Amino acid sequence: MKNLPEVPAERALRVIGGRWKLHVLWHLLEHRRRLSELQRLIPGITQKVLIQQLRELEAHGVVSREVFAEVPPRVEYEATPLGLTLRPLLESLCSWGRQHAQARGAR
Amino acid sequence: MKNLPEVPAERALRVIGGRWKLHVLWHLLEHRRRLSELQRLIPGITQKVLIQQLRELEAHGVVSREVFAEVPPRVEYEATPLGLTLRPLLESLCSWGRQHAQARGAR
DNA sequence: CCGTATCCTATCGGATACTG
DNA sequence: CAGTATCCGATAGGATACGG
Repeated sequence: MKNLPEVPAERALRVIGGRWKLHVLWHLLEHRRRLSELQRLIPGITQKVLIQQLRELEAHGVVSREVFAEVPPRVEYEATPLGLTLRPLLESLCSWGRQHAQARGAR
Repeated sequence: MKNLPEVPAERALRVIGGRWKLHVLWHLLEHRRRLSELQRLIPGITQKVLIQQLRELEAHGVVSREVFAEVPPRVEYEATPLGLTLRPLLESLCSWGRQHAQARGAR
């Protein structure tokens, strides 16, 4: 898998910058969740893409994956300690986005 | 030009999420600059792409463009008031990226 | 339930050449 | 100096089908 940029801000963007990563992170920052749960919580995402996004978040150290040897199979994802540090950043993004929408409407 | 997402955090990412936008913004947050100046400050970017990125930043209301009727032509770009509000966000990104690099090395 | 394998499309951004 | 016009390759991600 390709390495992250060295410029810090770009690295941050690369980690959170996928099509659905904010959604995934948001839900995992609340608490650990199963795959099927995430898929239900994020309407419009396909299973394949959801797993892709999770794998990337995992590769970047912000999400971890735990497999339970059960029948039927159960897999849970959760934010790592490093992942948890994203919360204030996501909140800043959110608040800036709101401010922008306020200032510019739908554009 | 396509409208921004309504989910605030995604909207923010869309505005700053181009390949060179962080670089461009960074330089324009210092002070207004000419096109040629930006191109010199951002090695590796082509003129076409630089202009593309600037046009998008303009369309999203964070950068403005001023043309001076001179010979040779002079055009200057600067951060709008809305664009200036990005500074703390960019700093947060930068600091999280550093923290991430610290925790994970080159990965 | 969870995951992989194909296939396919749209979009982005890089290379290059040309114009007022 | 600033900008436009083409062309083009890489890639992200969506649709769908199948497998443990």
